[in-house]
Parts: sequence; C-alpha cells; structure tokens
Amino acid sequence: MARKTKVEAAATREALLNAAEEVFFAKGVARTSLEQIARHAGLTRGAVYWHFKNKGDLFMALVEQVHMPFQALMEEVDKADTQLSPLESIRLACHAGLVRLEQPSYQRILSILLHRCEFFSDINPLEMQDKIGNECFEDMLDVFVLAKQQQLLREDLTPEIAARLMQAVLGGLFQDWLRNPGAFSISERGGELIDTTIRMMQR
Amino acid sequence: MARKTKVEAAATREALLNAAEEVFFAKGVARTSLEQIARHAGLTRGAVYWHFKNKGDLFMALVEQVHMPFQALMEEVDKADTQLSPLESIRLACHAGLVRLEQPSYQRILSILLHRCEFFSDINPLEMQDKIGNECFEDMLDVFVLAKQQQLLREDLTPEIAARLMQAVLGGLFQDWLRNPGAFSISERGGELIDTTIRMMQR
DNA sequence: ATTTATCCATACGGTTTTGAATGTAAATGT
DNA sequence: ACATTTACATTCAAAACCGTATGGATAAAT
Repeated sequence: MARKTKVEAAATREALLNAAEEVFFAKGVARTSLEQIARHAGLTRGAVYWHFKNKGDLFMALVEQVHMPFQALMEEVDKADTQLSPLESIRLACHAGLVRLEQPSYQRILSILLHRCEFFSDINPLEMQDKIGNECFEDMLDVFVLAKQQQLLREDLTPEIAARLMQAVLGGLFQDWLRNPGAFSISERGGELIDTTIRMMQR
Repeated sequence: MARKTKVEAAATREALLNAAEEVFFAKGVARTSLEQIARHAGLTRGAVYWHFKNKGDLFMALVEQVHMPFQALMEEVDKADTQLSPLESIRLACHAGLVRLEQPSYQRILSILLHRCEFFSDINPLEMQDKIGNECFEDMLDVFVLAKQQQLLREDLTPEIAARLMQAVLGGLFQDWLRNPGAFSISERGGELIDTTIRMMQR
C-alpha cells in the first residue's frame, strides 16, 4: 500500500473514529469486531492496528472526545454574566450541558459509554463513569456551599444533600434520555426538571 | 451420564443460575462464555444447553428473578398502614424498594442488567430497562395525581413533573450506587434523598 | 419387568476474531 | 538521488466459542 501524507493519515484516523462511533452505537462495543469498523470506514484492519493499539485504545480515544467537565460549563456561564447568584450559575450551567448533549456526536458517544459497553481488556467503563460523576459532584458541591453561605438554600438542606440530589436528577435524566433519545427533547424536559429542582431548593 | 431425579435436576438448574449470576457480575455478560458458567457450577456446557436454549435464554431467566413492580411495594406499605397520605405512601414504598436492593442477589442482577450487559442475540437490555422505568413511572404518576387533588403538592408542581423528578432521582441513585455498592449504604443515603425530595415537593 | 424418556457429559465441525508477520509503494528526510 | 520511514493491505496461525450430535446410565412411566 502506498504511503499517505500526514494530513491524509490524520483523516483516516478520524474516519476510523467516526466509523467506530457509528458501529459501536448501532451494535454495542462487544459485538463489533475491528474488521467491521475498518470496513465501515472503507479500510482494513491494518489501518486500525496502525493507528490504535487495540479495541480498548480505540475506545479510549473515542471517549476522550466528549470530556466535558462541569467547571468548564460554570466558567462559560459566569463569563457571559458575572453577576449570577450561585444557584443561577448551576441552573444555567446545567442548561448549557443539556444543549451540548443534543449534539449527535456527544449523544452517541455518551450512550456508548453508559449503555453500550461492558468491561473489556483493561478498560473499565464503570470507573470512567464514576470518575466523571464524582468530578461533577465536587464542582457542584463547591457552588452549593457558596449558596448555603449566602442563605439561599432551605434551612433543612445541606450543601452535600443538595449536590447529591442534583447529581442524581441529572444522572437519572441522562440515563432515561440516552436510552431512548427520540422519546423527548432533553433540553426541554430536562430544563423543566432542573428549574423545578433549583426552585424547590430555595428558601 | 446418569439420569437425575426431578429435584436433583431442579437443583442443577438453580446452580447454573447462581453461577451465571456470579460470573456475569464479575466479568460482564459478553465476556463470559457458557463454558465458564458451566465450569463455575461444576458442570459442563451440556447441562447449560439442556436447561436453557442459549445465553439469551439464561439471561432472561436470571432477570425475571428480580422483577419488582412499584405497585407491589405500594400495596405492601398500604397494607401495613391503611391511613397513609399519598406522599407518605410513595416515600415508604421507595424506602421498601431500597431495602430490597440491599439483598445481594437483587443488587448483582440489577447491576448486570444496568451496567454489565449489552445487546446480544435477540435480547435488548435497554428495552427492558425502559419497560421497568415506564412501569414505575405510571404507577407513581397515579399517586402523585391523587396528591395533587388533595392539595398536597406545591402549586408550581404538576403531577407529571413530580413523577418525572422522582423517577430521575431514583434512577440516578440506583445508577450511582450499583456502580460502586461499597461506597455508601443505599438505604441511608437514598432514604435521605427520598425524604428531602418529598419534603421539598410539599406545599 | 420392560420400555421410554430424561439429564447430562463428551465429541465434532464450523465460524469468528484476534495479534502479529509480511509486503509494498509512496512520502519524507538527507 | 538515495535511503529510510510511513501508512496501510494482505496473509497467517492460533484461540475461543457456539450449536448440535451422540452416548449412556438411570429415573420414571407402563
């Protein structure tokens, strides 16, 4: 086979990632072979093993594309309006997250991570989910602590419980929606849930 | 091989189910072969294919063991105290559900269904999760409608949103806990979340 | 007391998938 | 201009797994 230029090589790498995303999403990770991914991209397994060590390596590369820390969302909304109350920051950051989720690539890759893969080789999706969840929790907790200090929370609500509640709502929402993304609009129904949750938390 | 008595045969079927539960939980459904399950039970694949059609059939038999409709929980708590308000019924039914989850067998099988299996053959775990979730939602919705009629809910809360919120909280909680059951006690932390959610919903 | 059906082990054939080895033509370095 | 990488395609050997077919001893039916 003829050698390609660097840009062409980068393009085939992208093509492989796109193909993996589509086939993983359609058939699940365990049931798709590297052969199927390569053929879907119009290539052969040789290309896959050139660009990636194995299936686990390819999977990791896919998931890294959607790493979206909660803090980044917070900074984004705080930059747009620097005078937001803590609870408003959280509310808007969640809304911004929902909008990102509607992007097809995010949706598919998160769906793969949550619902369409098991353990394999040295990859543990549950640990990855846990890490993402805990990171999100820590970031939210800091802001809820602020809200508590400013007396914005109900008296019977500690920052810890508020953060855990918010995390559970978001986690359950994602899970429900990613299972069946066509059933409802996540930005609409999710926004509703987030708004009422924040509203109920206020004193 | 010598023929066994009926009770012996039923015992080996149970042994196969238990072995499947343990190996599925430890390695995920896709990565475990029927050979591994059989050997774990001290048997061979012949026994598996005698008692079950294939891996999907075995999986279905496993999952059927943990079918726990929300309505059953409601009836259970309503039987214990027939004078409960709708919101108290929901709260106690959720608590009862958490207690069941702590039973190791429930925990393992639900963890398999949620986190440790993908599509395979003609089995679609996502559809099963969806069905369970919707069933739970419908049952809860009925009770929230009652609560609304009795003016027990905040004015800005419709029964639909209340039910969706509750479902999201429970779903996120299960997901978090099943990912890492040793991290915290679900009846404690989950009970806390449920209680505060119900409390916040009241007017 | 036979006969038959059951419960499971064993053996067989076939498919799928993997990782590595090898080939090769063009791009790139010098 | 030449040597060397690069970017894949192709081929190969090995392992894993499935579904079925077959065998065989005994419980159960008659």
